[in-house]
Amino acid sequence: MRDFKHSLPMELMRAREAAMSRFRPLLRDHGLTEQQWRVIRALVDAGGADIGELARKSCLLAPSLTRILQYLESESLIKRTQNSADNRRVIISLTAKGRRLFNKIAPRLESLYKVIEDEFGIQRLEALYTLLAEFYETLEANW
Amino acid sequence: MRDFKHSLPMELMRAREAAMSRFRPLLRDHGLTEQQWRVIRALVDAGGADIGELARKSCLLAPSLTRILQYLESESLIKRTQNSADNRRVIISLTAKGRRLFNKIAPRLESLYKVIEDEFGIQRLEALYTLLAEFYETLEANW
DNA sequence: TGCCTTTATTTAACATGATAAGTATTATAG
DNA sequence: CTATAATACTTATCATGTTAAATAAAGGCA
Repeated sequence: MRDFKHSLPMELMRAREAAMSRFRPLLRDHGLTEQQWRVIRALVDAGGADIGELARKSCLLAPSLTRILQYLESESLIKRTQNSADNRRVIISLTAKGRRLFNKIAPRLESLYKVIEDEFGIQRLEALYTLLAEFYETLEANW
Repeated sequence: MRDFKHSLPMELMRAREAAMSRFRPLLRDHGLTEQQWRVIRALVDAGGADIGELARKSCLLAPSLTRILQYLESESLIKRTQNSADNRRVIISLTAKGRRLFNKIAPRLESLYKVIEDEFGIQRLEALYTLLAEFYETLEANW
């Protein structure tokens, strides 16, 4: 059997954790978990989305997203709008407070990201992005 | 700001999930979560380890590992031995039952892994491994 | 020896991950 | 139309992730 070290899911996880451990403290200082941040960022990107779309964009399972949205709404960071055409759907969007929080955090995260870019090199980082995207596409396509 | 799609932690997560979604059903059929499997696999690799070592090898935080070991012990898949030289340390090792379970699952997981190898190509997979390891090393070193 | 610090592990508390089941609404076949 | 299936979310349950604090044993030092 392959060496235990040579386990792809583990390597992906370790790399991710190495990066997240640099971002997480900043988010925590603003009272956010990484998942809550993913939702906020997806909403900035989409400018309003139903929950299914939001789940895909933020890579969260629907039950997790349900709980996260309950919290974010209780903090007045997001708001819900009923879709008149389909009453099953709920449209989520950021409040002004949510947008302000995003604007406060985003540039600082970007700075941390640039440090990683400098350390690892943009070329190699791009190569990594490409391989990851190809890997994902390959596995999704053949499934 | 960078496109939301271009978030490294997200890409790492998506790639990992694409792979895990192929392995998870098999583990589930044998009543194991992926984390429980990581512990068992780390024990096969190490042949007995204290909890700190096990946490590093299986990429689990100590509190998670504590709970997982309680479950695995209740299922008689692992056993604890006190370290006489240091009574704080507990040595964990697989039981015969644990080893049998590993031997049953490992080859089937290996088959699933080979499918991915064929789909994505060994060269590209090796390139991905290399980049991931370098990325991890770079970020750990400069921290 | 007695006190203090460090190390190994567990416990606690809250958030999320994963699967299955429930609820409400919309689409569709007959 | 109406029974039925599909869709969009939510709830429930159990396992893990994350951080802080507690516990207990080992080490270092006056």
